[in-house]
Amino acid sequence: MSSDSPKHALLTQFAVVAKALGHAHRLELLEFVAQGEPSVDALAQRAGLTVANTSQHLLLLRRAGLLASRQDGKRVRYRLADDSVLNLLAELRRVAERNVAEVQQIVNGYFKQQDALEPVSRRELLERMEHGLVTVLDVRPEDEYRAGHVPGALNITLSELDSRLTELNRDHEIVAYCRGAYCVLSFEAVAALRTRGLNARRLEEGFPEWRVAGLPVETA
Amino acid sequence: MSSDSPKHALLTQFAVVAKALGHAHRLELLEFVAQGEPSVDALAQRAGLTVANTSQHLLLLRRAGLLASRQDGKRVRYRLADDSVLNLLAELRRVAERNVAEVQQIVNGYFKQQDALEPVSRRELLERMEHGLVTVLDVRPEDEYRAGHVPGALNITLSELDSRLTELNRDHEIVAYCRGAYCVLSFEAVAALRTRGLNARRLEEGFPEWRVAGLPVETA
DNA sequence: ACATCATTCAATTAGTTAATTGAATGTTTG
DNA sequence: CAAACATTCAATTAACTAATTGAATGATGT
Repeated sequence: MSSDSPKHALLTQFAVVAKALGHAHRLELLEFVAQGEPSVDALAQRAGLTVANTSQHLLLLRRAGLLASRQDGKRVRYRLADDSVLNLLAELRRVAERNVAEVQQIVNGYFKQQDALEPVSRRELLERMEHGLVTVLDVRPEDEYRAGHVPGALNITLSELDSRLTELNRDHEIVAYCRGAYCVLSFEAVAALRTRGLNARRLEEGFPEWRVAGLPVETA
Repeated sequence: MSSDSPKHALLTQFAVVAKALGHAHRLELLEFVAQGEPSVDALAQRAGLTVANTSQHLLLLRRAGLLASRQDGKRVRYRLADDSVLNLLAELRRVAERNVAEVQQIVNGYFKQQDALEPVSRRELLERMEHGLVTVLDVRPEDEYRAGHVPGALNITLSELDSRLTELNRDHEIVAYCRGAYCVLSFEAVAALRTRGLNARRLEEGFPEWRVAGLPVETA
């Protein structure tokens, strides 16, 4: 009922962005991309999708303004278009956590149980790192670790955990992190470490959130 | 390639929320709902949709956890499920503004031109209201005004503007607002007032954002 | 209880999106 | 410049989403 061509044009564009987020595979791809600047085939492998299917989803995310890409040798590497994309994903999570019963059930039934203790906040971890009181554990795959990690963090994946247990200082608290709030790797690492008698907790969320908070990052 | 049933269940739920935002009609309905607690037929009229179609979109938004509803006499009134929904919409806007070329074109080509001056910030308006230096103008329809507005704001719609021009203090700056960042009503009101020689500016964003910022609200 | 009215449901049609396949493009390296 | 390789494109099929119609539900007031 109003004079609104430009408004509708905007709403249509906003809808394109939202639609791009409206598929579980694409949300998972965004989580993986947020760890660094992976190539299409690396993403396809990690997500368990065919390369062509992965490529289609990535192109759609790029057209929607959520991703950017560049040619790197014979590969194409994708990255987040902007750090605001992580804020958008965080808000999407928050709305779902607060208003979707199914999400509350999954979080309480699976993630809360795995980790009875409160996660360590970023501020708290940073402070304790400065006093050398803590061992930080990055449980992501090595390529994601190399693309950027919490300074001084050890990179030990779940499958290596038992063979490299001696590298962990038993007098320190261990703080483990991975890709984000619901990345299962750090939950499982903490559970494994506790059954082996170590004092372990999870970092709130994961590496991308650490980075956009402006906290120090190490690349190796 | 991992142990991730709960993670995929979460991503699927997050995708449901995002998908619900992925349609221009639904984004517009959310904007209207954010003004108060309208009934289905009021929303249908405002959006220019049939009642049945509006109802379907609203039910979908409710299933996704973005809206809630209650029976009020023979009508059903919808409201935002939670204030976090407004934050999610704000982030969606921000990502699109920063990363989608079409959005930048529309904003620069239409909205910037209409309003060469910077909008007034909420803080600034609040401060100047306390010193009585400003006339606040709510250009939304009367029912939205009644559901809540900036304290002391005059409610004058565009069509009434000329006949009620004497109610405006020509020694004051006029600050106009409507439904949100890209609600055209306040842009047009400011343009109209300026051609009539008044000193008018827009408030940044609109009433819902004022309310979730925790600023005072008047209901009449 | 009955008539009225707002909303929702059920069913249909049209249109859009997802996944897959194989061919095409474009970059690197010998 | 040719072979090797990563990604994208084009075309197909299957699945889902949008809008519409008319009937059904459920609340109100006489």
